[in-house]
Amino acid sequence: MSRSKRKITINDIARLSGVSKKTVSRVINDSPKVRERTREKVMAVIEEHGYTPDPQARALALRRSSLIAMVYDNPSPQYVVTMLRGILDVLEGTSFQLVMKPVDRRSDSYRQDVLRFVEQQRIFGAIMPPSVSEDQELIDMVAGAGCRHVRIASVVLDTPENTVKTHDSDGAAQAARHLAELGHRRIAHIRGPKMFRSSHERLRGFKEVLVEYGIKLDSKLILEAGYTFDTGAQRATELLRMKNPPTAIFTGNDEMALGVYNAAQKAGIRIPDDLSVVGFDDTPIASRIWPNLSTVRLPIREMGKAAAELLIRDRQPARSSPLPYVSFSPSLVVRKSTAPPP
Amino acid sequence: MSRSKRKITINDIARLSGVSKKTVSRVINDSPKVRERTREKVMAVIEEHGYTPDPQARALALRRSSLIAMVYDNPSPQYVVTMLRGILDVLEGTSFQLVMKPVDRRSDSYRQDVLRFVEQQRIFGAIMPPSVSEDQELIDMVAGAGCRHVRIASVVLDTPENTVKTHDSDGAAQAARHLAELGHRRIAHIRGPKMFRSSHERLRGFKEVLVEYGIKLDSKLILEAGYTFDTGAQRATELLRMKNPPTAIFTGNDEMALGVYNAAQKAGIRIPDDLSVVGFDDTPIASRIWPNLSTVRLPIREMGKAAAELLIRDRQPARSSPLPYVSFSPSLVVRKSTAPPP
DNA sequence: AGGCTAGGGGAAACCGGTGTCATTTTCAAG
DNA sequence: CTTGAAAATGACACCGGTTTCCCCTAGCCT
Repeated sequence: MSRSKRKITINDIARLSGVSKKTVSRVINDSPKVRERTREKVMAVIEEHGYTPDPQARALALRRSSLIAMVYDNPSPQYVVTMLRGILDVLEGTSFQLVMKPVDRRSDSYRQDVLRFVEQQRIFGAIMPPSVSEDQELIDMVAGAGCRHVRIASVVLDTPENTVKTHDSDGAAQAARHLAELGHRRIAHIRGPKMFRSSHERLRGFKEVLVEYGIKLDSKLILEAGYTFDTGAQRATELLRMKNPPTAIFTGNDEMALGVYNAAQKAGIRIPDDLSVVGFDDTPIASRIWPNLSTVRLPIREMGKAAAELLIRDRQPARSSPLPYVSFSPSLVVRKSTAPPP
Repeated sequence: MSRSKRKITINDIARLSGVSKKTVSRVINDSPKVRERTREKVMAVIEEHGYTPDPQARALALRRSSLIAMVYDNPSPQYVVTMLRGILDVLEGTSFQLVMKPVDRRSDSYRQDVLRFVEQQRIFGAIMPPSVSEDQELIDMVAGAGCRHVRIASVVLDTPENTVKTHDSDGAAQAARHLAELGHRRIAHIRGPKMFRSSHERLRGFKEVLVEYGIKLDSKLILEAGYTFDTGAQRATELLRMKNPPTAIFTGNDEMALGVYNAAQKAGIRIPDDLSVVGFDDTPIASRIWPNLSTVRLPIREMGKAAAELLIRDRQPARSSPLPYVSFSPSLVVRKSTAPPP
């Protein structure tokens, strides 16, 4: 193979196949108005020389780059990397590339910052996992800049389009149902911060199951924490000190479940013998810690795939699958942290 | 602020400040051959309209994009995300963007794949953490394509340039010394796979300390595992079943240390009372698990920063700091998994 | 005062694609 | 064999920068 120093361009292809560069352009863009004979002739030359159009030049002409941005605000590293894999599963082989844009929603300039970024780089599309996906104002700004977007969200947001939904309430319901089936009746829930939609959804699913099993809701058993280890441990300590403590705790994420482990350890309470625990997320720690944590797993990689396909669907030559999914269900992973109540 | 629909270009600036576009180009590129008076005039117009040059156009003209790639093969998500933060700390405010390129070194087409990617996208520079950084052939290919690179590595590699070094052996030495100081004399080491340079470095630091404390090397106490939870647990089980088991185990990473926890748990051996454990990496799990794991922490974010600065140093207007660092030392984090031998 | 040198500045081409619109080809109908 | 309209193709400008090369001007020397 002759790897000459200069990259081969559309002009070379045009010259070599005896057509104008515009026709070559039509061929590589699958324009319908090219005669079959011509197309084949041009394609042959393209194949022969392994030509691929220059993304930069194309970006300039189209006033739109082939960059896809992942805009996120501090989800767990596991989440970020897994979703990234899913996205790249789809982008692989296309000319799209993934650029990372971590943001801090607490900063008040963050929307401006994202907007500048998107305009400056002429980003093709943005993928936004929670909690960025919940910022409707940002979404509007980004869309206004002519940048596509797909949101990952646990609920239907203000505008239902461009969203990959995760049925968080269902996941929570599976967790709660598992505990109820084991015979637990005093089940506590340590929920995440009210500012995250996911925490509402998970709480909702939890409550539904209580109703389903005719368990009376005890508001003292539903505490709010910050989705962190420390706050989780704190709330757990409070729960375990109650005169009539719960026999099971379902937490809004794994991080807080580990806090529960910690509190239980300190209080000399054994898991699962004295206390059952279920988390949410299936982080790697869940299967490393002892006893292995039962938890709810989200198909994050699949969600990333779906998001990417949604984003590029009408740009790239239609892929085989007809993009059937927009909604994903979590699954309960039962491990060793749950048992019948003592 | 007047956000007109059309973006302002170099032509607008040239017209408005009464000079040619080439002169504007000179100004934005800090060319020395512009009279001070002219520069100020042009800068004023640029400021007034908040003009920034279009990255795509510039990329086309320069035949070099402003994309920095992170090429990695499956380090821990924590590692990836933390390094990414460090890199973006530096890239923030520049026109550089970070694109992700996960690879699989076991695939035999992976070098070709990376090369195509780098050529196609005209990547400005690549940052390669271990173990990709250890693939000299890939490095050569990438460099040959006119793409800069910086490697993150635990040792001096074949070519010492463009490398951010981490003193892994020193970290291991700190860990071993801590155990020796506590009085341990039968100290085992579960090392990582021989194919990773880091595992050699860590072993080396470990051995140095044994010599330092006059502890005779017992080859049965040095086992190789796969840097994974399962293999770590396996080796630990073997160690604990010895007729004269070690009183302390230093593992090549945290993941394997968790395996040790698991094995100890199953064998009814208490940490740290019966067995001390030290890991390497300071993953989030280390401070979540019970008892908290003593481990060695790498300044990953700082390393990411250094790598990025190294990469773009002579392109961007010199930043304040004179890039003093190329080598980083880990630090031992003492937690609850270590105690004097029983 | 005239001539020389060097640096500031500009016109035009170029990077590698796409859009517009005119022109040529093709082919069915007359 | 025309004719005409639709289909296919091409010429050329343009996207927004940089590079090449040449000209102009100012300052210095003789």
